[in-house]
Amino acid sequence: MCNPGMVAEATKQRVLEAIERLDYRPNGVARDLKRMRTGTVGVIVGDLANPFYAELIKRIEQLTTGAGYTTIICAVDGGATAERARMESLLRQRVSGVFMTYLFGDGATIDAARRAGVPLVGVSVTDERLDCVSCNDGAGARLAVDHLQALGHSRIAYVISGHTEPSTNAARLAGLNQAVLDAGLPVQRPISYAAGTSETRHLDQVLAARTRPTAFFAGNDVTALDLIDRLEAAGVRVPDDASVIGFDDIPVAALDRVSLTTLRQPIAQLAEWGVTRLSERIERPGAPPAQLALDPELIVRGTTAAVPRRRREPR
Amino acid sequence: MCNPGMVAEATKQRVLEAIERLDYRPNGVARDLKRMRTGTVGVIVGDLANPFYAELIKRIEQLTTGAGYTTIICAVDGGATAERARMESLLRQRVSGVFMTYLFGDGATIDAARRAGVPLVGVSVTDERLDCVSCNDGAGARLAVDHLQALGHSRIAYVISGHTEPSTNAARLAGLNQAVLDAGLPVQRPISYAAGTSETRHLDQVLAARTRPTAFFAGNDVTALDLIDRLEAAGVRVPDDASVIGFDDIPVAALDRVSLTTLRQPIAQLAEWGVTRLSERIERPGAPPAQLALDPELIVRGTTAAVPRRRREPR
DNA sequence: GTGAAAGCGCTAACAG
DNA sequence: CTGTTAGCGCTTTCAC
Repeated sequence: MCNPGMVAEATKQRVLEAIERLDYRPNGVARDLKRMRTGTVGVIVGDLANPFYAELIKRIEQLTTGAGYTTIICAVDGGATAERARMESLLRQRVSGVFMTYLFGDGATIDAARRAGVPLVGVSVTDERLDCVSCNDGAGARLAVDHLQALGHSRIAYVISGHTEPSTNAARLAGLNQAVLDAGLPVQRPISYAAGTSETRHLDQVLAARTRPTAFFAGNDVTALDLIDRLEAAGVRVPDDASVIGFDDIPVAALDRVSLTTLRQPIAQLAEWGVTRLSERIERPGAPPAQLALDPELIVRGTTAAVPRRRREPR
Repeated sequence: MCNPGMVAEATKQRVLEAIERLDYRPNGVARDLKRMRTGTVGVIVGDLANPFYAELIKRIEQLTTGAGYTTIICAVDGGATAERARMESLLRQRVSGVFMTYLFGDGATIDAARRAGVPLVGVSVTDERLDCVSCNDGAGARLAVDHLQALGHSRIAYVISGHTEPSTNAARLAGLNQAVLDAGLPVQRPISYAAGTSETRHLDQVLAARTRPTAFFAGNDVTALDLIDRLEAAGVRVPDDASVIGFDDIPVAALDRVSLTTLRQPIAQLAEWGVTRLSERIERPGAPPAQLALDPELIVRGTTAAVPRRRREPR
């Protein structure tokens, strides 16, 4: 009335004072209900204790927070049932979108979200049905095989331990087989055992074989580190008697005492692309899913070396 | 009517079928608004990339999920301003409670939550104003000093690098000083440097001193691991020339190649007590805050050893 | 016992 | 341009 386009200064002060005095805070729940959309996104993660995922989640949280979203974390190491249940609860909370960093084969979870019209973005996973950014596992395997072959290795085995994201695991195993084949080397049987247990029968059998692998390509760094411990406990020195190469480049890999040769994932870009893409999909949904694969970088450290003479492949 | 206390079977089926067909899902936002409380709790964390916190958050998330809550993660490595802002957003979302695993000195954040009537539980932090579970840092320091003294060490310095939770850092430093004093040993100047940088001037100065410390008590395992790398890069072998002891017992500490002597935190109990306490406080608020300190366990591995002869303290 | 109605706190549309 | 109002989807109370 007196000031066009604004309230009287005194009134403004009185309102502000009342806000202060009553400790008023807008109710986000009411706001979300009215607007029929929330500023909340979910993140489904397999194992937060794996430093690669911890770092990835950290970055995703940072970026989504920066974009004004609130982040709900859901750990699903319980399996497919847990995954489905957690998605259901996210959907009931009317999240605006979900990041999937872990995918079970079963598509029920993905379908549920799609039917609900909630955009999904896979980060570090691969699936045709959703937008995904991941590392080019095939390219990583090729780098690894080239490096190992140059060092004289010919028997390179894939190793996986316990809970690893299935689509990633499959892609890395397939990538290694392909790379080994392309290099003209013999494909080895993959080795798998449960991490955190003392069950190593399979590994022991492999090591006892006369023509055992001289190099191991682990499904990820956590597995590689565990493998090295078991190898050395079994009297196989790394890299003198066998080479080991990991995947991810988690921070401990760079420690002098660990010095793990590995494939570095472009984790910052993974998170960035994922968050950008989810924001886009939230703003205008319905575009066909797109996949993006980022190349890893080979970081040569101290767990790979030339094949020991006595084990060099006989011609 | 026909079935007392229940609807006709046919009707039930029709309803269920309609739910299925329409893909109906109860709206949690509307529910929360009506009930004037949410099933959501916040977790404030400093650095998710520190494996100790990753594991702690993982456990907290597991337990709160099991108790039927939804977990919002807030990372605050940005500092006190970020902490305050994230708490504000949690409060606007009307969370039922908040776990604090990182506390800045400034009490503004705590005050805001208290005025809003939102229960706070500190996990792995210590503050008089809220319910807290943490590790008994003083007891840990004593175990460390006893162990080191038995190995002949007399100059034991505290080392901290970068972003460590302030209240924990303070408690461990104070604990070490007290334990050193009680053991009749000379108190050393604490060493601090920024992790992740190559800035080691302070550390280099310390190492150059004629009566340099023979043992280092690191504020946490991440710091200890970083310190060992720097020490060995400077030509100081661990444990031959200097002993290092960490705090937390993160998984990598147990690797044979790392073999870090450290104080293991009872991480499962920390999470359990925290979640139990927050549930209690949510159900009946207003009880006076209580503190609980759990004893750590000394895990002797390979980074501590007897003082080298030539450096043994002259009598 | 079942069914209708009020209202949580906000936003957006609309009337004045 | 300002002020009022309807209504988001649920729960809970109250009348039948």
